[in-house]
Amino acid sequence: MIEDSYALYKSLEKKGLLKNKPFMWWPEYGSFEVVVGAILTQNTQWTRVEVSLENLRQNNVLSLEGLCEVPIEKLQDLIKPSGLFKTKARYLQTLALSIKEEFGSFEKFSVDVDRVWLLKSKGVGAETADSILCYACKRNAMVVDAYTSRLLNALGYEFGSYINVQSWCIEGLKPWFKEGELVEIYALFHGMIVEFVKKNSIGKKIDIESLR
DNA sequence: GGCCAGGTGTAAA
DNA sequence: TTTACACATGGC
Repeated sequence: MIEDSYALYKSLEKKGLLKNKPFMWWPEYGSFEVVVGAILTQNTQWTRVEVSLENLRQNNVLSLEGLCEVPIEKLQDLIKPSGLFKTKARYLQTLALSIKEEFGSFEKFSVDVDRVWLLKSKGVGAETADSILCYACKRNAMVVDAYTSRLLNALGYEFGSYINVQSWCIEGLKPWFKEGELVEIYALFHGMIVEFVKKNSIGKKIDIESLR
């Protein structure tokens, strides 16, 4: 029975879902590349993002400096594989330029940035902000996404908003871990949820039998 | 051929 | 404060 997020966490943990996955689940955890991926993955499948990231890498644009300097038309072209390319090109360059201006480097950014600052940037909503905080900046942040809502719905929960889903996830885990441990717990929890849903979906339905 | 994917901003009720 | 709609490619 899944009575809270801790029960879900422990249940997912037994399944070895993150075996053969990158450290902390998101590829290149703790790097600027994660910031780029977080924008590119909006309403798009990750396999499409990988193509774009490779394009950017090949053209030396997968860095703070590179993104600041690349002509916008070229940037659009390189990220075309992940869709919404005009919009995302604008979001990416705007974000890169403000990171450069406000923090100087990705390293400073990752230490000093906060959620409020991120949310002021166009194209960075709640999920993207938390993804950047959690997987790029190694901060204490629980990411909630379409997979999370779908899984919780399948388990019988109904949440109206992002913040409600997120609160449920956080509140159930908090009592069981030390503050410092939560950085990794949240990162892994979200990763396991995504992998579980991918693996156990049949069309729109999720088979939750194995969680009981 | 239509639907959807690791959302977000904007305009209108 | 909610709800609809545009943004866009590629896989199924």
